[in-house]
Amino acid sequence: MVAVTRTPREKWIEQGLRALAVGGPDAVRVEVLAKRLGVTKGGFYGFFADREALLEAMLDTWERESTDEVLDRVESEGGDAKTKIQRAGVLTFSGDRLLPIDLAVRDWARRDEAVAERLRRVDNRRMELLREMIGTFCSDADEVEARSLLAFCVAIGAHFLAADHGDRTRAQVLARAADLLLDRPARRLGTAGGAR
Amino acid sequence: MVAVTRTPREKWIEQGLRALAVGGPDAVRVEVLAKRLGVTKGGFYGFFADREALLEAMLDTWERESTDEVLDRVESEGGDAKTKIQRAGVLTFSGDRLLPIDLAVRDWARRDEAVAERLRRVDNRRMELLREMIGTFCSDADEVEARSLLAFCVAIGAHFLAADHGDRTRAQVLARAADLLLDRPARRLGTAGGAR
DNA sequence: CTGCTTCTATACGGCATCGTATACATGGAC
DNA sequence: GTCCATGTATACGATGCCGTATAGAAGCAG
Repeated sequence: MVAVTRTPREKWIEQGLRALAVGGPDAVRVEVLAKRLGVTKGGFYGFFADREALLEAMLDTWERESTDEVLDRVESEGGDAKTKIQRAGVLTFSGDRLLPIDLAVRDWARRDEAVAERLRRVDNRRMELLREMIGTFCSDADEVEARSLLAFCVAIGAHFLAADHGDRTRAQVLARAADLLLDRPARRLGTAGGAR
Repeated sequence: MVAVTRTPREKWIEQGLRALAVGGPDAVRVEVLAKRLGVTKGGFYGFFADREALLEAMLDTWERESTDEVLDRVESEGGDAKTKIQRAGVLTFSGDRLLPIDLAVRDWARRDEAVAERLRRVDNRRMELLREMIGTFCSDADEVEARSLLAFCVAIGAHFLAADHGDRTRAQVLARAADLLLDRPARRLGTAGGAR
């Protein structure tokens, strides 16, 4: 037993996820990661059979971090439905770490069935939270599902959309959209055109 | 002037877009496209200075096809707001051609500012249509913007989302979501939980 | 100190791809 | 028929990356 692992498995995964976030799976190159870590690829093949194994390990890490860890925190910190949903959104889709990885994985899933399967697991857990929360103020199950899908789509789609909003900021428009989806229909959308 | 161009510029662009749609910009490799076209890369460099020039030309083609051509058809075929929006959606996001290219460009735009700029132009034109159509039944400008963003996000986001919906199909949930966004608020969302 | 384990550096062969150079084919122009 | 333009095939050197092999440093056990 010994030896200070200067570049342990986790470092490779971490750097791999960073590369994935920025340039997609094609940007995850063993020798490039090595250079960024200040070493050569010498040690890499001690931890991973090949590049493919690193990609798997990266996905394992991402899956764990974006479900268990996020959902645990959401539950433990309490609050009402809208608060919890927005906290889940903040934990997952803010910060420079999880968000870009999430987006990269989504694109990746379009061309890799195994990745799509993982994403399905992750997304289903997130949808479950949305349904539960939205179900607290909306009784029509079909509408709960529709609102949940809309909320999820906007959380993702906003980052893939490049449109401007004139005088408004994206954040302002998103806040209004959140009102439409996450406030009680009876109060919020009762009058045509809405009142603010 | 002469010569039957067996593999004209357009063929390279077309095949390039196909590769982009399936595998992202990294999958657009000159020699690979050549093989798919049944030729070698010999003629390629007569049309394009380099690989980069092909990518530019591909984006030019995509930009034109997904704005002018789609919007022309939407306008020329008439209908009410909901119909037009849905037709624009169908023209852009159905079929195997434009949709996967669109999604690939969105991911590409995350890491290439020039691509992001093109996407901004395209998305702004689409948003303009949404605003106009939704404005026909909703008078609050802030709400029009929010509904437009939601509609756009769901059109994109639905393709990046892997969640299931229990007994419902994705199409059913989307239809209900479209009702929420595109029907007059006064009639559609007047009662909590909605009635169907 | 010696030996062992654990990571690291270096060198290698192989493959895919780029962009260039050059010679071959083909079909009108004349 | 000859010439020329336009594509095309082929070959080349350069680069970047993969995965393997092998030897070197570095730290603890004894």
